[in-house]
Amino acid sequence: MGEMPGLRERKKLRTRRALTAAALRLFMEKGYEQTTVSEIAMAADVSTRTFFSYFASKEEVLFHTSREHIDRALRTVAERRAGESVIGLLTRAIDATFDALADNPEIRRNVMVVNHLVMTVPSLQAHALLLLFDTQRELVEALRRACPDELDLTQAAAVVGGVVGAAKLAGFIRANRGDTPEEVLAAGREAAEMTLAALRAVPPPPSRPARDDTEPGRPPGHGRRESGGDDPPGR
Amino acid sequence: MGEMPGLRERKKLRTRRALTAAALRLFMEKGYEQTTVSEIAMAADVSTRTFFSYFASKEEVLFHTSREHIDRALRTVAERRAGESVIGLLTRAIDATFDALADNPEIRRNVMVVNHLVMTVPSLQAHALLLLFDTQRELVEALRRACPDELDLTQAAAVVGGVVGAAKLAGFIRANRGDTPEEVLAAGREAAEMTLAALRAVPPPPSRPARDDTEPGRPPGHGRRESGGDDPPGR
DNA sequence: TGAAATTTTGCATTTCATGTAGTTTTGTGG
DNA sequence: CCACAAAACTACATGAAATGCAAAATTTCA
Repeated sequence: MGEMPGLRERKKLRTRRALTAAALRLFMEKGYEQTTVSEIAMAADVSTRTFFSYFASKEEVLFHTSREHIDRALRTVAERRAGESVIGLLTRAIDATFDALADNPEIRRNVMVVNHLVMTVPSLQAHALLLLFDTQRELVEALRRACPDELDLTQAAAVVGGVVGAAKLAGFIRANRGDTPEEVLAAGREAAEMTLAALRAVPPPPSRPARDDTEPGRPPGHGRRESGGDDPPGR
Repeated sequence: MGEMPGLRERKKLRTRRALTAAALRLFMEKGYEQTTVSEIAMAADVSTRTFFSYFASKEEVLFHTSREHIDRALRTVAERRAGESVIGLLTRAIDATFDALADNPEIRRNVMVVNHLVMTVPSLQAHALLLLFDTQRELVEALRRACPDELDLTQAAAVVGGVVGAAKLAGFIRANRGDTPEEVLAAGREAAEMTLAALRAVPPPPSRPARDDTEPGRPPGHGRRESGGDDPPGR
C-alpha cells in the first residue's frame, strides 16, 4: 500500500489544521457561543457541511488533538517493567504524562486557550470530563492487562479513579482561580502523588469474601505493609 | 408572607413532575434521541415553550432531582463533630450518602432508568460527569470550611477528588457491565473506602515549603500520626 | 486521457434553544 | 364579589447545530 501520504491525505490534514486554527482564533476573539460553525468554515475556506465531515460537532474541534497524550499514558502502562509494583508503574505513568505536558511549549500555548474555554463554557467542560472519564476506563483496562492476577476490577478502578480524580480536581480548581499553567500542572502532579503515596503505604484491604468478580480477584501484593488499620468507631 | 405553598406553587410542582414523568416514560419507550421536547410537552399538556421555562435543556429534565442528595452530603460535612478527624468526617459523609441511596426504593427505581440513559447516551454521560464535578468542588469548599487550618486547597482537592473519583469510576464501570444497582452501589462504596483507608493510615506529606496558597495552608493534623513519610525519591 | 473512487458542496430538513409579545391564570386588596 | 397586578403560559418567529442526499469537483490509478 501507499508509503508517502499522497496529495489527498496531505490536503485533508491541511484542511483540518486550517479548521482548528480558525476555530481557536475565532473562539478567542468572539467567544465560543458567539462563533458559528459557518463562520469557522468560512474562515477556513470550506463549506459548512465540510466542517461536519471533519468534526462530528462544534465541540470536537477543540479536543481532537489530546488523543496523543492519552495514548502515551496508555503505552507507558502497557510497558510494565520487570518487577515493577503496581503503584510504581502508575507513578511512572503519571510522571511521564506530566513531564510531556510540561515540556512541550507549543502544546502548552494551545492548552492555555483550550483550558480557558473549557473552564468558562459548561458544555465544553462536560465534554472534557467525558473525555477524561473514557481515558480512565482505558487506563483501568490497560492496568488490568499489565497486572493480571494482582488487581480485581473494583480495586483497579479505585486506584485509577483515586489518582486521576485527585489530580483532576486539584488541577481544575487551580485553573479556575486563574493560576498559571505551571501552577496548575504542579498542583495536579502533587495531588496525584499524594494519593499514590497513601496507596503505596497501605495495600488494599484483605479481599472481601462474598465478592465474585468474573476474574479470581486476589488481594494485590504491594511493596510493603505496615499498621493494619484502626477504623473509626462506626457509621 | 405565605406559609403554605399556595396554589400557584403547587401547580408549578405538578407541572414539573408531569414533565419529568412524561420525559422518563417517553425516553424509556422510544429512546432519548428519538424523543423530541415537543412530544414531552405534549404529553404533559403544556406548550413546548413552557418546557424550557422549567428546564434549561432537554438533558436537565433528568438531573433536577439529584440536587437533594448533593445537599445531604454537603450538610453532613458542614456538621463536623467535635474532635472528629478530617478523614473520619469524610467517611461519615460517604456512608451517609450511600446509605440514603441504598435505602430509598422509589429513588432507586428512577435511578435505574436514569442510570441506563446516562450509560448509553454520551451527552447525558457528559452532563452527569459535569454535575458530579461541580459537586466535588462544593465538597472541597465545605471541607475547607469545616476544617480550616487543617487542609490547604490542593490537599482538600486531592482527598475529595481521590475518594469521589474512586467511587465514581468503580461505580460507572460496574454499571456499564450491566450489574445490578446493588452491586454498583457496593462497588462504589468499597472503592471509596479503599481510598479512605489508605489516606487514613498516612497523613498527607509535610507541608511543602514554597507553596503560597492565599490561606496559610499549614500541615494538616489528622487524628493520629505514625510513620512520618516515605516520600518517593524525586520526580 | 478516461474511468473509478472519494471528497466537497449546496440544499433541504429537523430539532434544540431563545426572544418577544400577547393572553390566561393566580394572588390580593378593596 | 370584583378589579387589578404579578406571574405563568402560549403562539409565533428566529437562529444555529446537525444530518441526509444527490450533484459537482477533485484525486487516484490504469
